[in-house]
Amino acid sequence: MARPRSEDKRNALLAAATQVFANKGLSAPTSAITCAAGLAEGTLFVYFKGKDELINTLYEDIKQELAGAMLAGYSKDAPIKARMHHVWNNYVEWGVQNPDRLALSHKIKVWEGLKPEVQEATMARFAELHSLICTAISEKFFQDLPYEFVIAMLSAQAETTMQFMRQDPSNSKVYKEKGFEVFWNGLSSKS
Amino acid sequence: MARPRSEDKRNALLAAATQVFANKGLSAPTSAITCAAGLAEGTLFVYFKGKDELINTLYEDIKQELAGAMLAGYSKDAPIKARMHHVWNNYVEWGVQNPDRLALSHKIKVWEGLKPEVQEATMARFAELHSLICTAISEKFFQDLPYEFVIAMLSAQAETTMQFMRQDPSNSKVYKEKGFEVFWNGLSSKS
Amino acid sequence: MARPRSEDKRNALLAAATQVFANKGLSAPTSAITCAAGLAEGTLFVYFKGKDELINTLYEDIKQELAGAMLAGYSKDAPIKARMHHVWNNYVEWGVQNPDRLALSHKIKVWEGLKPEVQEATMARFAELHSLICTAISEKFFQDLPYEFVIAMLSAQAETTMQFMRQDPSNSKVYKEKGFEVFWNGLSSKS
Amino acid sequence: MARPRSEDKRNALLAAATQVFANKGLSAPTSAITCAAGLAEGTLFVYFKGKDELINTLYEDIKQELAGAMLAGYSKDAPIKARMHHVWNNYVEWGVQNPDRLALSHKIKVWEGLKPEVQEATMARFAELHSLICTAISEKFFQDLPYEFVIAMLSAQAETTMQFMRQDPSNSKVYKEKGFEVFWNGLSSKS
DNA sequence: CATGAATGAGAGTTCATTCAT
DNA sequence: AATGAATGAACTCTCATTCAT
Repeated sequence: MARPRSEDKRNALLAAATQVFANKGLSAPTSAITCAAGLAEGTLFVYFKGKDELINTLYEDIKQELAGAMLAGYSKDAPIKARMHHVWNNYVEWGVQNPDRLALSHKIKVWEGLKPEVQEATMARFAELHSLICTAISEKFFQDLPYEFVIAMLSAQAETTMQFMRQDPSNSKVYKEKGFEVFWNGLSSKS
Repeated sequence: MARPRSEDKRNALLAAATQVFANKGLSAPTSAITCAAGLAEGTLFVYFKGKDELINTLYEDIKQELAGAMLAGYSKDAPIKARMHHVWNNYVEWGVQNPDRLALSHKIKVWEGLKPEVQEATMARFAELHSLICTAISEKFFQDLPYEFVIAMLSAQAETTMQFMRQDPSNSKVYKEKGFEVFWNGLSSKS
Repeated sequence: MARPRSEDKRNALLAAATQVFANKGLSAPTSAITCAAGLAEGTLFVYFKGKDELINTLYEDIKQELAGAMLAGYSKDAPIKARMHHVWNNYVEWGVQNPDRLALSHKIKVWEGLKPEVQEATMARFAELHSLICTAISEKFFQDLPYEFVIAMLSAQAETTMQFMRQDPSNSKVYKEKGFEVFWNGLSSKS
Repeated sequence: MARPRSEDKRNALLAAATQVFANKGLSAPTSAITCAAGLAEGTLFVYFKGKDELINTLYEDIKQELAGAMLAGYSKDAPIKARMHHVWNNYVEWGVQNPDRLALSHKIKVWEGLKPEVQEATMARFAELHSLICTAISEKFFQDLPYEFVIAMLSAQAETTMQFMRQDPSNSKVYKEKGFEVFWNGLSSKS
């Protein structure tokens, strides 16, 4: 009974928040978000306990989507390098197609209100990637380094690559390929 | 306004701002900074036009210091790889020794108030590094890639490396060396 | 140096708060107070940490004034009953002349934000009254009852008396005298 | 709007409101009340026009209950003093057994939203007490004072007495008796 | 009737900035 | 120059009330 809580409105708020925060920074007023979502100011607080919870939710949401995107079309049977390349391509393509979400994830990553629990929970979303990299290391494709280090390098290099793909779309494919080579050769054990 | 008298106070403000912003984020009140600097609230506005100018100045300041630190003991006569290694070492060591300034630079980088002119001006500080990388590319040490891309990769990888050096100080040296290898081999043209 | 904090403004805020709270209740907005005081909204927070502190301060202030008023012209040499009568008169006269402060004190007394420490601190202001009543009890003028009970009765009866003095000013004196008699005879041991 | 169906729900709301308001003050949100009553937020407005009406109703309700309690077992044939003593005992016992309702009545008494008509209507509930006191005055048991004054004194003294009975339950009976004596002797004409 | 999502005015409080001292 | 009181716009969040379901 009574009006049910609308998934549409929740999504509208998350979408509006993404846009507003990406453009104006996390200090943008919540009213800018509800306004962009076409809702009343108070409605935000029906769906989220407060601004902080909204931002944390947004971070989880973005990272979850990213984790999903990275594994789209992923085949466990393919050889290691092919799998890695596939993930790399999915990753950077997602980044290029979702500039707002990407930019926002960077802002939230260095935001002081990000809850450690959320930080950790998002890590867990990347279990498949984790396992892929562990295999690459244990099968001597990669040098003997902690997998966290490898993941961090992958991420850092992919983010840099995306940036150039967006800046210079005509060479998008070149950056994508070259970026992967830099990653693969850099970590490779056959130096 | 003429150059203010006390360089000491200006420096105290910059130092206090670094600490406060690094810990509490850029939304920390200016009063927290003047308080940490042992000065009155209004004094900040004698030395800086406003909070935005302070942050922009801080960014320039950090980047300038970093640029200087990277070139300490740099010799133009050494071979390319040695020079690159030297710069790498200086870079990551600076990052490990200046965690606050490092963290703050990340925050300012994604801050919406960072002026493009400042962004560009800091680039200019790295002219020597720029020229080193251009040489490395033209002399075929590195693959044929835009030097901005190479710099960005260097930066991304070095920042990742610093992070692990700080997290796990007992393996600091290992990360430092491995990180450089990853960088060098990744970009290297002899794959 | 700099503008000194003005005792005048602090007093203006306390006076405005008294009037506003007495008329509109403790839920009146702080802006109504600063407006009545002819100051900016933010100024209230220069002088008081928040609304709660303002109200607690106000309570202390009122009770302190009352304690002082009760002892005006008090002589330790007079006989017990005369001293008590003197205090009674001062008490009810203060109440009649300060209806806003009286009304406000009643509101704050049942307010959930009143800090126990403040509650206790105000008690201490009535040390002289306390000692007078203790003497009256120990010298058998009053029945053998806890002095807190006697004070509470005195207060309750005086407050009731004030109410009628204000309602019906032409009989003000009658109520004042009769009220004291009711108090004295009620507690008296020679029943 | 026709009389709503469920008297149970109305009572649940009044009971919940008593508890919530007594503990958190009249500024407690209506949602806290409906929640405590196990009902939906909107339901409160089916039974009461608004928060103000609820509080006014509550006041009437409490006072009505008190008036009833005071007269329980009352006999018009008993002598004046016995009747008065009976009423006094009923009064203070009700107060001790209903601390929430007592506390709440104090809060509403100084509340700015209490409607004068409600204030007056509650007075009428005490007609029997009124008549008892008028008789006591006209038959010279009490001094020649307006009966409103006597009632106010009775109330003030009884409330004070209850407070001590609750604070120090082991001496509950003593306070009850002594309190009555203070009242009776204070007002008595044979001073 | 009962529900609870939706509303939006209004609350207390913060804070960058100004300016009297 | 240095100070810090003064300012008031702007912020996040609350909540009584309405109304679609």
